[in-house]
Amino acid sequence: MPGGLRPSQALHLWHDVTFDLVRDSERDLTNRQMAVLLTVYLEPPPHTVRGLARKLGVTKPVITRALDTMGRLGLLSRKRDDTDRRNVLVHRTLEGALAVERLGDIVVARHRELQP
Amino acid sequence: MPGGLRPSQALHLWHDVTFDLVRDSERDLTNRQMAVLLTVYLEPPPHTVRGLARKLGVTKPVITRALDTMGRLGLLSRKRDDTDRRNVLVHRTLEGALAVERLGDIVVARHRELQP
DNA sequence: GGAGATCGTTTCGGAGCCGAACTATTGCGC
DNA sequence: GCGCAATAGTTCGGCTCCGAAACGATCTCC
Repeated sequence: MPGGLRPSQALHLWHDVTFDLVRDSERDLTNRQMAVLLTVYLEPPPHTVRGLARKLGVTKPVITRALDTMGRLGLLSRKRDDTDRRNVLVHRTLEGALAVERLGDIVVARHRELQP
Repeated sequence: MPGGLRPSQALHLWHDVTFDLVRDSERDLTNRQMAVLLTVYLEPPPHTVRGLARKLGVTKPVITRALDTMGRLGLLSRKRDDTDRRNVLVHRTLEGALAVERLGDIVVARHRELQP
C-alpha cells in the first residue's frame, strides 16, 4: 500500500484532478460515462451492456447511450459477440487507451504535488 | 508527501471512487459543479461568481446555474456582498460540509484498499 | 449627478441525458 | 418447430445543461 492519505489531502487531490478535467476538456464525460470507460479499461473482459449496467447499478439505456457517446468520441467500440449474437462486447480503442493514460498521469502528478 | 502513486494505482483509485459516486447517489453532480463545490470548501474565501468562473475557465452563467442547482440541494448558499452590492458571495453550508467530508472519506478508503 | 464600467442574472434556441416502456433479435428447453 | 427467456436497442416526454447575448443593479470616477 502506498503511504496513507489524510482526508484533507484526499479532497485536495480530488479537487485538483477535477479542476484539470474541467479546464482542459471542451465537453466532459458524465460520472457514469467515466465509470463505464474506466471499468472497460481496468477490469478484465468481456464487457457486455447488461454486465456493465448491473455492475454500475444503472439501467440498460444508460449504458447504450454512454456507448453511443463515447463511441462517437472514439474512446471505445462495440462488436457483436459471435458465440452469442444477443450480446454486444465492448472493446478498447487506441484513442481511449491514450485518454485513460492521460487521466492516470494527471492523478499521479496531482498526487505528487500534495503537501505532506 | 505520501508515498508515490503508480499510474495503474491512480487509475484504479479514480475508477473506484467514481464507481462509488455513481452507485450511491441518485442524481450526481457534473464535473463543473464538483469543481465549484470543492473550490468553495477547500480554498479560502471570499468566493464570487466572477472569481469562480475565471478560476475554472468557464462562463459566468455556468457558475450561476451551478449555484442554482447546488443551492437547491443545500450544498452551499449565496449572499449579497454588503460592501459591494454587485457581488454575490458563496458560502458553505452544514449539509455541504458533510457531503464534502463524505467524499474525502470515500477517497481515503479507496486509497487504503489499493494493491501495493 | 451623470457616463461608463463591473457584476450577477435571465433569456433564447439547441443539445444531451433521464427512466419507463416497448420492440427486435437471438438462444434455450421442450 | 415453438414458446419463453435473455439481450440490446429505440421511443417517448421531461428535465438539465450549454454558450451567446441582452438585461438590470451597482459602483467608480470625473
